[in-house]
Amino acid sequence: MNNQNDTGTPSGSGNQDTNVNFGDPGQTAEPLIKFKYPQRPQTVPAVQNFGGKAPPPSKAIVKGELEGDQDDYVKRRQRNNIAVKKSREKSREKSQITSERIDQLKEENCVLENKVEVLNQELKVLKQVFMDHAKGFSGSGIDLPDLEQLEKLLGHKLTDKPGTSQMHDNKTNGPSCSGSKS
Amino acid sequence: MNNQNDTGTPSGSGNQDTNVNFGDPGQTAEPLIKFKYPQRPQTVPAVQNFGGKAPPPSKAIVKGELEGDQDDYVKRRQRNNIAVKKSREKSREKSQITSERIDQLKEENCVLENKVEVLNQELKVLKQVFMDHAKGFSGSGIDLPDLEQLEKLLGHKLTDKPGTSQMHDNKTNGPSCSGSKS
DNA sequence: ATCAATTGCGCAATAC
DNA sequence: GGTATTGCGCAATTGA
Repeated sequence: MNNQNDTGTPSGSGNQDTNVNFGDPGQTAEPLIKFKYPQRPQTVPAVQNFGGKAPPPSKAIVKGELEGDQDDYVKRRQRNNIAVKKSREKSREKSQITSERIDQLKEENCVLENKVEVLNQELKVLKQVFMDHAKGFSGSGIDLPDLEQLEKLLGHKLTDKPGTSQMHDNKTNGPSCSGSKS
Repeated sequence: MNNQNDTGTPSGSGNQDTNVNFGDPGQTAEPLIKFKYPQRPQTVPAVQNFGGKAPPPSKAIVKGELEGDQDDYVKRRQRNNIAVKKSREKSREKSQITSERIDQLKEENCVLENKVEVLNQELKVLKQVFMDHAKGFSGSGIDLPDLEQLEKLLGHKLTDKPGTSQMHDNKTNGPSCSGSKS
């Protein structure tokens, strides 16, 4: 139950010494306070068995580093710590970039929405004018703008909303997007 | 990606991992520990990071828990561990959502780009027809469609690219976006 | 077979 | 006062 066992017990003064503290030699002049950040008593981990017991066979670490080459182990840890730090920094950066990407996409979206709106307006105006004049030409002896052909080209009736035979519904498209023209 | 828990392991009992985790409901009745290392040698002190900031006085741990109320301390650690887990899960979730949000925005963008393209095409056609006929009407005795007025409405010359007096440059707008009409 | 990169985890500090 | 977040090192895994 007392998972902690002595070595891990927080009451150890200074730093525990099983470790080497190579990361910063000549430091730790700390009198009483044990960890500011020093290190971990590791309360939970709870491996309470080690009363000098050999850990379960695992990889190569046990035999290699812990028993023999501690130095190797330490070096390995050192390198891994660096790697971890690096990896996390990278992760944080990625996160940041992702966040910016979202803003960027939102902005692009906004611009495009505005563009669509403008184009719709222009189209509307143009069509209206077109229709008006087409009406006027009717019976004037002059070739009518071939409405049918035009409509074929457009893919929809001139009186329809433009787009892809689907409406854009600008009305409801209100303020989903702030200013940002082109 | 990798990892142990992917398979939906409830993280409860003793499969995976190194630690016993007393804080878990469902408790690990597993007497089995897979730790290679008796303890954490805690290789690196890690202090000295952060620009050599002088460590502020410790909190209550030193006086309160570490020396006396170990029980309190353990409970606190238990709760914190749970909180940490929760927080990280939340973080992962958020990340996931963010990722999905990006895809969503990309898709929206794609749709809008296509829309713009279609509208530009329509506009182009319409204007062309318009211009052609305007030419034909010239000298026909019939009222010309009032180009000037129209252009005023549009905000640009009929021969210009539409949009906001800025071109859209469809040509270079190639395949930045796959299919996804509307 | 080796070593960097990732990832879950607990600790401790700190933000809230 | 507590929970929530965050940086850190450890150990296991994955991946090149």
